[in-house]
Amino acid sequence: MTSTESTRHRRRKEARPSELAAAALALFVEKGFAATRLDDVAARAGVSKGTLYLYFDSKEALFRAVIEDSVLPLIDAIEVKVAALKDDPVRLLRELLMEWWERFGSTLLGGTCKLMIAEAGNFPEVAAFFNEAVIGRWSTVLCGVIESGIEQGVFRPGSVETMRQLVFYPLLMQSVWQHSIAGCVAKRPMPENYFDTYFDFIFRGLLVAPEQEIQR
Amino acid sequence: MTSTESTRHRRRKEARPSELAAAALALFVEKGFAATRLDDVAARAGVSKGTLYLYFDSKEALFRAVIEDSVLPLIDAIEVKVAALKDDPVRLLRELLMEWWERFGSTLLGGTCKLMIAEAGNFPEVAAFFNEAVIGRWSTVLCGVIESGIEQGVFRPGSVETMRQLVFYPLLMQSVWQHSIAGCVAKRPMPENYFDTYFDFIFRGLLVAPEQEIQR
DNA sequence: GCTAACTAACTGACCGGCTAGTTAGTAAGT
DNA sequence: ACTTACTAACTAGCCGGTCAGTTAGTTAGC
Repeated sequence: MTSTESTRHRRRKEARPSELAAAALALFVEKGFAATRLDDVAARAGVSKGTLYLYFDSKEALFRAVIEDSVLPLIDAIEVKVAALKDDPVRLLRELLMEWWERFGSTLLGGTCKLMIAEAGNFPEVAAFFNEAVIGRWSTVLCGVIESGIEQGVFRPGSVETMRQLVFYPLLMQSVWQHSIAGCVAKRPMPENYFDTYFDFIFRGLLVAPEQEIQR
Repeated sequence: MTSTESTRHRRRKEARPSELAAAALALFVEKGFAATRLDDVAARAGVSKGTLYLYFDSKEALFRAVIEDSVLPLIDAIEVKVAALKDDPVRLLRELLMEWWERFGSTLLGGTCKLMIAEAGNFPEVAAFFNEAVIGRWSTVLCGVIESGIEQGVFRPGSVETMRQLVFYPLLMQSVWQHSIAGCVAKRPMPENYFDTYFDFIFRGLLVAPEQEIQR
């Protein structure tokens, strides 16, 4: 037995579920739910399809597990961060959005958004769960920051929900894009100063007095 | 033969392809490519699956046809409009975005974006075509308007491509959203004054002198 | 320490259902 | 009557899910 297949045939009950989930995440994101074969998932995790069924009841259960436990820890981490920086909405919003991008949007996890968008029609219950447990919590965080900015007189008053979308959707769309069509065409990378332009733009929309806040 | 099936068994060579394409569009948008059965497409168009194969060579050919000829006419129409309003970038951009929303984003056609996002990985050539023939042309139109605004000294200078994304992605994401997760949850409708907030926000990001332009 | 009896993680051949694609036949229109 | 749009029954093969059997690892007895 060579070293490269040292894990094959080995009994490793602890590691299997997460390895299978990781393999499934990658393939679901790449191909979508229906087009992903469980044989391929198992093969990518270095086991047989039978083993997969020792840990997951069905393809749909695997899907749920992938969505649930790949994403939830991230949301937990972000909610913690908010508590730390309460008084400075501008800086908090900026750091929150950058953190979302770095830890979620720009990684494989961003693909889960594309995946849910694509499969919501076929898995309404999973979509509802995702909507509540991920999107809802993240939206609440963002809205909270925006609202506190308004209350402090730093942001202009207005529909908080709409402002949340205007602030977040460019980033979300960027992530979704990277995980779909961007892979099929000669891609121009994100412009060097994308985030400068992005933050400049949204803070002009948000701030009461953009000129004095923005340049520092 | 009842009146409701009067078209059944009737020979209507002219009408079939577009009826089949319309049926396919609706089902593809709802279920995705892989999960849509051709029997269902044919049934929805009031014919049998065999008839479908008289007009389309394969499921993938049907997919291509749906994407291609449901979307291209719209882009044509929009490109014409731009020529008419050249001198007023603010009004032109506003009307362009509203028109995109009314004729595309808020209709079934908006679902094609979600569909392409979902299936790009499985149909790279179709995605490349869509990217060039639809996204590319539409982006060029938007970038042209923004650029002319900058040249006229009305919009602030900056990365045109990034500005295009910041302006358009909220609307695009809204459309994608409506065609996926929104259908699975108790949906709050779009806020009454969504577009007021939206235009206010993006023009603050774009304009050199927002205060004097915006209120009229 | 060595082996034998035991446990359970893992395998892969198999089955059944489902659906893309085919074709022999039917009937509408002329 | 002849053409051809259309139908419906069919086939082929793929894939989710199963299970009888295999083998890695563990414990007990000597």
